[in-house]
Parts: sequence; structure tokens; C-alpha cells
Amino acid sequence: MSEIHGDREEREPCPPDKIIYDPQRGVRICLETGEVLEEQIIGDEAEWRAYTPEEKSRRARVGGPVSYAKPHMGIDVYIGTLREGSGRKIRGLSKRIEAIRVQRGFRMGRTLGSLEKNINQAIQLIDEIAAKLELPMAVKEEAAKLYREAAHRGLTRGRSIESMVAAVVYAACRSHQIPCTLDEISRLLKLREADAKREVARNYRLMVRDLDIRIPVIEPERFVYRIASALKLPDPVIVDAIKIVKESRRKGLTAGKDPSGLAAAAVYLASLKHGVRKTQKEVANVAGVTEVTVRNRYKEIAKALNINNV
DNA sequence: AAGACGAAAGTGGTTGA
DNA sequence: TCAACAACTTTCGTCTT
Repeated sequence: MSEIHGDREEREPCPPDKIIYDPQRGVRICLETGEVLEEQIIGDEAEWRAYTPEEKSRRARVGGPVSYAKPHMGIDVYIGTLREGSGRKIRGLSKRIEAIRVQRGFRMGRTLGSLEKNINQAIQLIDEIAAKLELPMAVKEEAAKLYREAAHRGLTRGRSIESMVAAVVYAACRSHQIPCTLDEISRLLKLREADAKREVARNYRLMVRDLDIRIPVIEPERFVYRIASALKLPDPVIVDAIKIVKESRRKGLTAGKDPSGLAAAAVYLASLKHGVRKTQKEVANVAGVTEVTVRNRYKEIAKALNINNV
């Protein structure tokens, strides 16, 4: 029997949404097997277009795609009731007065203008961040759309544009299963202080709640590739780490756990197995978690999967 | 000396009575 | 609204390599 057709399991084609693209290496990776699908597809498949140079330089300033950048598009001003807007009840007389004032402002069409200004500024910021992260156009659009919605619901009022932009970009990335952390996005937006980061996290949760959107957890496998390549680990380690993640999921170890920490532990374990040991600290650093989390995860996994030392 | 380990206490959020 | 809870972090003393 020919070896090419011999193995049924390996022949299972990778579903398109389980293939990621690494622009640095110009290579695609299957998240089911960890297999590297060499080159091909530099071309025009819609999914990868966003990564090509033309697309990046084509990031239009204000006035780009109809979908989000048109000044008066989609402005269905809707203030809702007074108690709405931030998810919290409006406490205190002064705040109530302000809310009424804003409502009046809308009627006069003045706040409308400033709201649009705010949105345009935010979209410009989103553009910058998206370019730095090399995000696909669809993600950028999603982020802009989210910001628009949030702004129209009054969620942006009293919060900095930067911290709200960080929140929507993070949300958009997660919606599209692009592995990223709140931390790195915050860092890109120069939100370095601890309380600034906490603010971003709060914004994110608030937005998810008030806009009533459901955002998936990013699959740990997607972090595996990211972490492993940041550490310059060879492909077989990635394949193994992905296997470890899948085994862990089967054993029910993954629910409610930080996918990044989980991936970090899998990479750490796989690196031990392949004798290309990285320290817990190194892995933790690129994963954006602490050594302790890596340690805890990997201990759990090793125990459940009966992985003895090295 | 550096890395790994585990305990203990703290943080910020969620859930459920 | 409050208390219990889970996940993660910080810190630290102690082994191990």
C-alpha cells in the first residue's frame, strides 16, 4: 500500500478555519495536527489577502470602506432610558442632570458632531493598531463596528478613547480567533500603568455585557504556535504541544483556564520531551502569564496524561 | 547561581443565595 | 447585596541541577 494513501487519519484534510498563516515564515500551519503546509497561497484567497502588503498600505484614512468610516452612516441615535448607557444605574443628581443634558444635546445635533469626532478619532487609532498587529481587514472592521455601537450607546463617555479602542480591538481579535492578550494591546496603546490595564479589562467586560455580544475563548492551539515560534522552537515541538492541548481538553482540564497559560504549559512540556528545554520563565514571559501559572498547568497536565519526567 | 518547586496571601471578577 | 468561589499573581523559603 502506498504510504501516501495509507494513513486515513493524516489524510483528513484540515478544515479551513483550523489553518493559520504565519506571515513571517510565509507558511501555513494546521492546528489539528500541527503540520506545516509549506508555502502556496501567496495569492488571492480572500482570507489571506489582508496580510499582503498592498492591503496594509491600502488602509484608508477616514473615508475608507462604506461600512464604518462614513461620517453619517448608521447614526441611529438611540439613547434608551436614563438608567441605561453604562450598564450601571445612574446614581446621583449631577449625573442624572448630565444625562438629560446629553439627551438634549442630541436633539440639537451638537453632541452628534462630537460623537462623530470621537468615533473618527477612535477609528484612526484602530487603524494604527491594526497595522502594527497586521490584522486582517475583517478584524479591523469588526473593531470599528464595535466601537461605533459602544459609542452610540454611551459606553465611551467618561472613558479614554485609547482604553476603549484597546477593548474593541481585543474583542475583535477574539471574535476572529486571533491569539492576542489584553496586555500586548494595551502596551501598543501606551497604556502601561497597571490601573490603565485594569480599565481596559473593565471596558471590555462592560462592552460585552451591554452590547450583548458573545465572544469565544481563543483556542489554546492558536497560542501554541505563537509561543513556540517566539521561542524559536522547531516544528515537531509544536506538533507535540498541540497534541498535549487536545489531550488535556479531552481530560477536561481546559475549562475556565486561561488559554494562553494552557498553551504555555503544553509548549513547556513539549520542549522538555524534545530536549530543547526552555525555562518556565521564558515560556511564561512570551505567553504573558507567570511562572506559577505555567507550573500549575503543566503539573496538572502531566498528572492527568501520565507524562513522567522528561 | 539559576531554575524548579510549593505554600501562602492578595487581586479582581463571577456566581448564587 | 454579600459571601463563597475560581483563576491568576506576588512573594518567598527551600530544594535540585
